Amino acid sequence: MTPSPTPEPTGHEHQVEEVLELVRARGGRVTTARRQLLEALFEAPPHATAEELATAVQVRSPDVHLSTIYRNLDELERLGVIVHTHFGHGPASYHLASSPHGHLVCETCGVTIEAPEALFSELTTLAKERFGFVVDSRHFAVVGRCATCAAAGRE
Amino acid sequence: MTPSPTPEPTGHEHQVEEVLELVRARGGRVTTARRQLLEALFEAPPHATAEELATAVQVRSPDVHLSTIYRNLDELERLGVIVHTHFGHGPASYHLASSPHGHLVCETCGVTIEAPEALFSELTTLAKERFGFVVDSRHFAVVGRCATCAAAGRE
DNA sequence: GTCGATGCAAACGTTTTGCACACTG
DNA sequence: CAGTGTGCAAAACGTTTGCATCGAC
Repeated sequence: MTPSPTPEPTGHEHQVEEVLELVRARGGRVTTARRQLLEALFEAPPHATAEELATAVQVRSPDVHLSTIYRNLDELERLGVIVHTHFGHGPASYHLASSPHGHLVCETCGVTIEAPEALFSELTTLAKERFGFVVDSRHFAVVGRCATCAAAGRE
Repeated sequence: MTPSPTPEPTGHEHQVEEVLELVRARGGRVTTARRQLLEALFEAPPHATAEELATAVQVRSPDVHLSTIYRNLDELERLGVIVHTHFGHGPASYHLASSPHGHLVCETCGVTIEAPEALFSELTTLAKERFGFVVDSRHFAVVGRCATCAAAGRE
């Protein structure tokens, strides 16, 4: 495990470089922290928190600071690469903007289910028709009780 | 303006007393702070924040502390009297549990629209059918862009 | 060399908690 | 008088910011 600044292949180099190209085009610079955060985002499970991403990055680059993660997450969100969502309480979750979908979050056990667009189509249509409101289906969570907790009658 | 513990009539005494009955039944005690918070909840616009409710209560009882408000809001939520929602960032909003409805929150200007149940019926049904997930329609916010901001093309 | 990005520490806004005292029932 | 509720101060939590330095281009 060499401490080289160029990390081992992870199978996402291509996508990472594509985003870095965007960053460069904006006058941004390609730094180690930025590249590694991107890799963490592609590797990590969806819905990673800033803290989790920081930990993942720090495995290879222990000096990358949490505030750098936040700053880069902001930047990537401005570029439209990622999106963040607030699930009930606790920290926000970040995930890639591709494959838009909403989330069903269990208030009791905290599990989150990725909900296909289809679930929201009616809501999206009605909100537009009745209120002129454009729903951002990638950026919200529907709260309730998952099958397990509902069955157990847990509060 | 007498500093009497019994406040002036507000037109909600009946509902307030009803809830206080619940509190008593649970072994809880009826305090000034508790009664006044309840009145604030019935009088206030829906979606009041803890801070706003504290301010409202403090008009009559300046010594009621914000932490007392939070503790009582928790209690009332446990009793099922109120519900809270997180609209994007910022503080949570509290409102009475009666008249269930979701919210459309504009990411750009922050305006919140009360959405009738009807908008969510399809979502509720599908979530139940496909995932066994019971949506809590009183406790969530759908994020997006309101008509005005969408038209203005504001980000 | 320029200017954007970083590490660090410190501030921020919201909410929670520990404690001694006050009040309800 | 028992035990719940309160005021207060301080901590906790996730996130943002100011600043001096570092590093990409």
